[in-house]
Amino acid sequence: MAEKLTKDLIRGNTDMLVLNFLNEGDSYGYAIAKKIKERSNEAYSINEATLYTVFRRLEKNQDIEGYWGDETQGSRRKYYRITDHGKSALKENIENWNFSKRIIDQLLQGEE
Amino acid sequence: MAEKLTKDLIRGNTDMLVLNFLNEGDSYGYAIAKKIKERSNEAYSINEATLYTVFRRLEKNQDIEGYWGDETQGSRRKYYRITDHGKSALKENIENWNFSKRIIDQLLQGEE
DNA sequence: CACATTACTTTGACACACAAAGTAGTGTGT
DNA sequence: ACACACTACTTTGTGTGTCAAAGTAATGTG
Repeated sequence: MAEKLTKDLIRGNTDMLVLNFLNEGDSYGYAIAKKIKERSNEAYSINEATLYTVFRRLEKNQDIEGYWGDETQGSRRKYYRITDHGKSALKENIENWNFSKRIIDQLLQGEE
Repeated sequence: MAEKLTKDLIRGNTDMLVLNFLNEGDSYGYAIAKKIKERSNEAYSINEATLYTVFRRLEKNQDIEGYWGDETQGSRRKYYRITDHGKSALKENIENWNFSKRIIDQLLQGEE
């Protein structure tokens, strides 16, 4: 039985992951989805609907800004860039993630 | 700004945490809730409704078995014991958790 | 010209965590 | 005697995030 990254375990981390990718440079949905799959060694594929939900959530929260690319060929792409607000949100998300990991591991350990 | 263990980050881990406590010995709802709070240094308090939802889910899945304690005083307590099925579920949960941590951290890193 | 691939979007379902409120017994203070 | 705090379990209803499925549309390939 192989280990799994279930949807309940990924929950609450998708925003952080997307922000983290955009922090490396502007990108668009399809590319991010592919990168996530690659960089996780196929362990996790973000669902398209989830990804676009994340974009909408982050955009609403002014963590990212979207703009249409001027593709001369291929399908049109909607790029996103991370804002300063998004950068500090990313930082906070990572801190929360590290904190949560520690607490959960502590609860599993037994010792305080 | 203090770090937080949000409900979305705890999601999917509650079953594992409860199983882990029951693996240390039979216990009941209220006591587990208190222990979780203590052992996390007040960082996380499981909501009562959540806890009883977890019990029902685990019981349905035959990971735990409930029985009424014979309190001669105080409120009646419903104890739970972990089953063999529950023990292997716990093991699996912990493996998934460790795996997920690794994948998410890998996604945050950049390097594969 | 059918099919794969890139690329974005909408709709609806589902599971989990939780807030709020309720029931009920015991212990403590005044 | 009565209010209040605490232990202890339960039910109901709500919100959010993820996802499956399906759709639109353009380009590239055998």
